[in-house]
Parts: sequence; structure tokens; C-alpha cells
Amino acid sequence: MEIFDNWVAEFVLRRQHNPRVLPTKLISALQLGDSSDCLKLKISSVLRDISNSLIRGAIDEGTLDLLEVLEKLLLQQHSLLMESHKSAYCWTAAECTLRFMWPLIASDGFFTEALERIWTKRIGVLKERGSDLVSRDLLKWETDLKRALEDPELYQRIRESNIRYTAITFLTQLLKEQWALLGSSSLESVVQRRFLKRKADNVEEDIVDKRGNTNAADESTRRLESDTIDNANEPRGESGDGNGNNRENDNDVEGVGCLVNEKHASEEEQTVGAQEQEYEPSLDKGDETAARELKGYLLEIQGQIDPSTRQREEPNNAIDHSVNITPPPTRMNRTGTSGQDHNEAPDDVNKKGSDSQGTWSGRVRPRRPTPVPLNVSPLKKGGLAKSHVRRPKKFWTPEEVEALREGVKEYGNTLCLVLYGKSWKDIKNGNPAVFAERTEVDLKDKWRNLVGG
DNA sequence: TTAGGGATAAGG
DNA sequence: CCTTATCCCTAA
Repeated sequence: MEIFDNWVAEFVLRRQHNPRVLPTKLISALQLGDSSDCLKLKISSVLRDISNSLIRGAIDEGTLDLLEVLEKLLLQQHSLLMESHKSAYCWTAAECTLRFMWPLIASDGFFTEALERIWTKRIGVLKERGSDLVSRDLLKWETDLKRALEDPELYQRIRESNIRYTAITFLTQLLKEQWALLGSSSLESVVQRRFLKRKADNVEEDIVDKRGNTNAADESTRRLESDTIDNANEPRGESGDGNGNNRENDNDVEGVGCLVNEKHASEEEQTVGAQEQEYEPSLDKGDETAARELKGYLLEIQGQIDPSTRQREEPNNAIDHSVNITPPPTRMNRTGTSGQDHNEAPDDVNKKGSDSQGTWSGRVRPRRPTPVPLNVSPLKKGGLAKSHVRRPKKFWTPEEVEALREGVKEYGNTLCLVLYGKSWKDIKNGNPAVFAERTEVDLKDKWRNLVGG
């Protein structure tokens, strides 16, 4: 049963929306060994925690804790620290500090306290143990923030900047990368493998009518069946293929199939490109029986986890400038699709029936609304359907202009606008505090009108 | 990513 | 109108 526990926990942790599951609780409920599988499980749980807090829109010092824990786990796993991880940490730390910059002037105690608590103590500890989380950006922020204590103007500028958005971006990226690194969950692997096997069998019977598709599946099957699976970093060639097939045809192992389907439907992004990877605890023999038993087990668990009630919260508006301790109710500037309209009726507590979906009998699962993208940005066009909302015009402050001049002086030729091997983005990153609200394109544009072209 | 053209808004 | 400063879009 231990393997089951493992698998199920893993599976549950990786599902997109399960706010009711507290990863840490779940993990501690199981007695885990110390194998590398368990390490991965723990990593999954931390990722899930981060993800949940992101969904709730909560970026706080708890997030910092999580990022630190994640770093340690990755260290145990001998993984390298990703850039996104460092950046996420750095900007989250900044965001946490920004929270306490709501008074107009720095003299207030909160800011100094926050500085002390976060930057001196917490990050001091990191420095002591030589953590890689201490990046250049982080140090830069540290000096900037501490300088802001005496420099009211700098304080103002930081105070008004939108750090939250950047933090969210990096956190999201980090999650995406880490999930991808983890690869398929064991359950998915089994299902996929069984599917491919079956598919391959079928193919032998009617060889004719299919095209590249079959080849792909066939190939993967052979690869899988050869069972010397160490393709940790397999090229992601036809991943889309396998995925799509899987989604449509997988009907056996209903419980599992169902869940996996749903997962793919809602979580596509996170698993895309990852499903080639496989790691399998210890199944060789009898995964058929295992799968069958799992089906029952899963359904049971599924019931307990509460599939039907779901509360979705809009990630706290990424547009907020002055970070809101108490979010003001009036926030304009929601871009079209994202939804202050998706509000499900606030969490009705009846887990049993009475729902329109009624008691889903294990076959038909209730449909959920398509997931809302995590963040919305006024600064970048990314995640959403094009907002026709222009970001408000904001005149360049002399400081920004000065910083831009410095940047260009450092990296490039002032006259010809040739940046030696560096980009506008590098200039922006060279001064994240000042340029927090400018995109690299903004820098470019500003420079254009500065030199009068 | 960047360069460059366009759109938008504010001021003359 | 025209100019200026910003922001946005897109081809390369």
C-alpha cells in the first residue's frame, strides 16, 4: 500500500485545482522514506503550496519560506538552481518589503522592521550558508531598499512601483519549469504506458490507415517497452502527439483515465513537454492489477477530496501599484476576459449531491470552467487576450532618465545606439528598482526620443 | 529583441 | 492642425 500512497499523493499534488488539499498535511500523513521518489514528492508538495498561494494572490513571507525549502530540496537532489528561482526569490522578497511601505515616508517603524526581518535576518542566514539564492539582483535590491531609508525620493519611487507583477511572473515561470522537470506522475506513466501498449496492439491489426501519428505512438511504445527508461531529458519532439491521443482514446481504467483526462485538459501547460519523461518507482510486473486496484482506491479518495465544490479566487490584481494591505474594492482596469465574473457561488459546503451535477457516479465528472490565467499584466502583453486597455501614460522621471543614460553609457555607444552585446533588457535588469514599471521597449522608445530621432 | 511606424493624448 | 511624449504592434 505504501506505493499506492505515494502514487496517489503524488497525483493529487499535481492536480491543478485542489485548494482543499494541504500538501504539507498530506505529506506528513504519509510516512515517507528517503528515496528520491519521496524527494520528488516533497518537491511536488512545495510546488503545490506555492501554486496555491499564487492562486490566492498571496505573495508573502510564507512564499519566501517555500522558496527556501524548495532550494534545500533541490540541493538534496543535486539539482542546479534555476535563474527563475533566484529571480522569484528576489522579487518576492522585494514585494514582501513593499507591503510595509504604505506610509508616505520611510520613518515609520514598519518599513524598518521589514528591512530588518527580511533583508538583514532572513537573507543574512542565506548568505551565511552560501545559498545560491543570493543573486546579484538580490544584493542590488538590498542596497536600494536600505538606501531608500534615507532617500525619500527613492523610497517614493520604489513605493509606487509594481513589483508584484514581476514577482508573479517569475514565480509562475519557476513553477512551470519545476513541474516540467518532475515529468509525468507515476499514475500517468502507467496509464500512458498501457495506452500505448494497447494502441500498438491495435495498430498491428489494421496497419493501413494511419499516418505519422501511429509512427510516433509506435515508436514511443517501443521505447517504453524496452523498459530501460532513463530518458530524463528526452527531446520533446512529438510530445503533443502522445498527449492528444491519450486524451481522446483512453477509456480503460476509468477512474484513472478520467482523472488524467481532466488533468490534461486543465493543466496542459504545466505538463506539456514533460510527458516524455518517466520515472517509475517499482512497477514492472502486474501493473495491470495495480491499475485495477488503484481505480477503486482512487475513486474513494476522490470522494474525500471533494471534487465538486470549488472556489476560485481571482489572483490579486497584479495591477495594484501601492500594495494593498487592505485591497481597495475599486479596481478598474480589469482586462476583458479575466474574470471578476467567474465568481462561483461562494463555496457551498454541501459535498453531497444536490448539485446540478448531482452525485457524479464515478463516470461523469462535472465540468469546470476553463482555468483563469494566473496573472494579468499591464506591462506585458502575455497571458491574456489582448487587452485593448492601454496602460496609463506615465512621464519619465528625471531619475529614470538618468538611470537610462547610465545604462546606455555602461553598455553601449551613446551616439550610434549600438549596445555592445547587451540589450535594453539588460539595462532594465541592471536597475530593476528604477525600471520596475518600464519594459525594455519603453527604454528603447525613450532613448529614441531622447536622442531626438 | 529590436527598429520603426502608428495610435493616443495633451498642449500649443 | 502640429508637436511631443508615451505606449503599442509587428516585421525581420
